[in-house]
Amino acid sequence: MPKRTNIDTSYCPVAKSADVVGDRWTLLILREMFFGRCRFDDFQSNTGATPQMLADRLRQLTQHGVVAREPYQQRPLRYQYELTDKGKDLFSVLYAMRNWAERWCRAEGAPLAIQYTHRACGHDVGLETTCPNCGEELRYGDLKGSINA
Amino acid sequence: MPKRTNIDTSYCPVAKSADVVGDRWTLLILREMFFGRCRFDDFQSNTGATPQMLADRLRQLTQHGVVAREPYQQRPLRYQYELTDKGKDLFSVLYAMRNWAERWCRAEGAPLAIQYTHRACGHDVGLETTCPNCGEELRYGDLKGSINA
DNA sequence: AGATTAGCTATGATAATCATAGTAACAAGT
DNA sequence: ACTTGTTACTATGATTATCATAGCTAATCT
Repeated sequence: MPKRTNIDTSYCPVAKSADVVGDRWTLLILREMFFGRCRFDDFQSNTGATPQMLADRLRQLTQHGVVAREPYQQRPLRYQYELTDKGKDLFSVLYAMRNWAERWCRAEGAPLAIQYTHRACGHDVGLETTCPNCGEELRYGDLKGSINA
Repeated sequence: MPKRTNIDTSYCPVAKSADVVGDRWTLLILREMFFGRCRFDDFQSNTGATPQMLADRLRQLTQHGVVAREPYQQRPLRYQYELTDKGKDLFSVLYAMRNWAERWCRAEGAPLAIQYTHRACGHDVGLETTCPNCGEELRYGDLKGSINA
C-alpha cells in the first residue's frame, strides 16, 4: 500500500529541515510571511497555490510549530497566520536561497530583484550574510526589503 | 489537462531557488554530495529514494547546472555526479538548514549531530555562519564535518 | 434582499510517487 | 563456460498527491 514515503529524519539535521521546508509551496508561503503577509487570501493570490495546498501546508507548518494560527477578529471570526520564533529563524534559510539565486539565476547586468537595507546602520547589504558596513549578523527584523521595479 | 503547476519564477529569487531545491529528495541528494558522495548507489542507500526518484532528480539538477554527470571509467561505462560551482554555492542553503534544525529540532542536552571545524584555523564553528575564532565567512571546502556517535 | 468578503472544504480528473522487478554491460570467481 | 556480482539505471502497475473548478458558511455591506 504505497504512499508518500517519509524521509528519515532521525539523525540528520538537513533531513529534519527538509521535512519542514523541502516543498515549493511551503517555501512560497514562508516568503510571503517574511514580507509581512499573514492572510490566507494573500497567500493564494501571491503564490498561485490552490486553497487545498495552502490549507494543507499551513496545517503542516502549524504542526511543526513554525507558524501559529490566530483569530484577528471575532465577528465574523477570521484567522491569520504568524511566524513563531522558530519560524522567524527560518529567515536565514530563505535569505541564503535568495542570495544564491541572485548570484546564479540573474540575467546579466540586471539589478537585484530585492534590495535589503540594514535598519541599524542604513546600509545596503547586497548579497552578504553580515552587514558589509557594520559587520553585524543579519536576522529577520534587521533588514528592510524593497522590490526593484 | 491538469498537471503539476510550475511556480512563478519570473521575478522572485526565492521562487527560483525553490524551483531548484524545494524538494525533499533533491535536498537529500545535495546533502550526500556535500559529504563527498557522488555515485548513484550511494545516493540510493543513504537517502532511501527509489531509483526513479533519483534518476529524475539528478536529471533536474543536471539541467539546472547544479551537478554534472561524468564518466569515471570506460569499461564498463560508469557515471558519477559532481557539484558544479553553482552547486557548491548551495552549501550556504544546506548549512542554514542544518543550523536551524540543530537549534530547533534537537533533543534537550543532545550534542550537535554534525560538528564542523574550520580548516583554516582548526576551530569548531558551532552553529555560526562566520568562524567564531577568526571571523571568516564559511563556505563549502572551508569546513570539515564529523558525525557525532 | 442580494451582493460581497474571508477562509476555507468538496469533487472528480490527472500526474507524481510508490514498491518491486528487471535490464545492460561488463568483471570476477569456479 | 557459467554463474554470481556490480553499477546505473528503466519498466510496470498500483496508489496518492495535486490539479482546476466549484461551493460553503457566517457575517457585513448596500
